[in-house]
Amino acid sequence: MVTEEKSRRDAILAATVEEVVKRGIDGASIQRIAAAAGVSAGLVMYHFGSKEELINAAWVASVKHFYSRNVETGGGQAGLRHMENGFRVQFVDRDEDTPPWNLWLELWAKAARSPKLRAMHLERIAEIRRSYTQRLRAALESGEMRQDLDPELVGDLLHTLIYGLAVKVTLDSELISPERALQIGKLAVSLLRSGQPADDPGAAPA
Amino acid sequence: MVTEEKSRRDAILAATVEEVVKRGIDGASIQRIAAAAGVSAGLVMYHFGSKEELINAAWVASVKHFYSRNVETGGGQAGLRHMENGFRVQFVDRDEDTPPWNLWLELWAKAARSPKLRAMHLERIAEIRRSYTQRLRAALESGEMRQDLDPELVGDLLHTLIYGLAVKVTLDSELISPERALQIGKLAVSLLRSGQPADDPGAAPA
DNA sequence: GAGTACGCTGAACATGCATTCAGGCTGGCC
DNA sequence: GGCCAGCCTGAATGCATGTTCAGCGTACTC
Repeated sequence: MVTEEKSRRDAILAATVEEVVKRGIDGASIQRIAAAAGVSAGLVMYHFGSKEELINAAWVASVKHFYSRNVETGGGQAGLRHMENGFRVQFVDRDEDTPPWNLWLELWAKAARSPKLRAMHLERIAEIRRSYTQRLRAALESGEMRQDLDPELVGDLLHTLIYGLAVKVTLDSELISPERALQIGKLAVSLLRSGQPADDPGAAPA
Repeated sequence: MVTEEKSRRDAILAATVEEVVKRGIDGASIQRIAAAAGVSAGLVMYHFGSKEELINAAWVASVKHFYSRNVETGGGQAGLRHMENGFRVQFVDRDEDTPPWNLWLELWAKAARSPKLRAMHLERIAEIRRSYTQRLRAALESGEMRQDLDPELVGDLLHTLIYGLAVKVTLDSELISPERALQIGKLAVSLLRSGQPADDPGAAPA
């Protein structure tokens, strides 16, 4: 099930992601990954040296796709609408080749014990954080956002929400559907808006 | 390092948590857990039957302590102050025998692939959710909370935030300290308040 | 055409693992 | 005393895993 266009190296990376999604990092063996990629286990070691490096490389590969969506995609929207759209992109409009959230749960758990993974993760996060802050500062200056809010703190809040929703959508799916995740995200964004409070917040009967 | 007061069974559970925190679920071997608890590996199997059951049992044991804090502890506060206090209890006033957050990252990753763990988790979550909704409904009725908000949706938002902060505090600790986590939590709660907007929100220079 | 660097394989290796098992000890009960 | 049940051990078993390695083919260079 791996596209045969790319290099063997890329095929291995793709197979790694697939296998990790299916069985978890520790459950994904080199042998199975190799089999899924149609190569020998030796080749995997030849290219990546160790399983740890393989995982790191696979992380780098899948993270690019993910974060570029997270940061760049705004559907042409500006300001807070853009932030709302971020939630949509991440939770309801996920395209097929974006790895499912449980890959991230897996990576997070591992990163908590692997300094290298954690450092790579942190680097990305810092980048996203800047982008959030910047965008929210603009919303503040345009008057779209409440004037008494700190853009950086609000950015942390929104980004934290994405993390949390990732967990909830994966584990509490009976309670929190992707659509509900979006709804929660929109509620958070709406609370930031200045102006008439009865805009489009989460008003609904129990 | 395991208190010698309790039964061997409890000692094994405590050692399991310790070992999982240190090395992750897959890294924690029965043999090492047994050694840490001062018993034989055979006894672990005798009591729990399999490693999976051991993990499940350890989860149940540590979850009790955790969730009781989460749900009950309010420091005598009522309404939204209680919610704020929840963030404090979870992030800055964590007592020593509460397992660190990375245990949860571990459990979450595992639960995504273990129906049994996931079901146990979901049960707890549903309980917490009810408690949140109930408390927020009270805040709504007392007029403390904005009247246009849906308590259940707001509850989901706050609880999601706890999940997200758990990840951030564990992985992005250079960016998000426990104190900052509390600050984010307080910001979220403050946004729910009706009345004068310039109450105590996150206003600060960059 | 000899030499060589690279991509690649298949088999082998050592290790660590969860799990099993035959049996020992201990306390209570007839 | 004899019996039994429950707790517990140490050694053994079988298996899967990450990693190594000697060598094969191929393409490219002098």
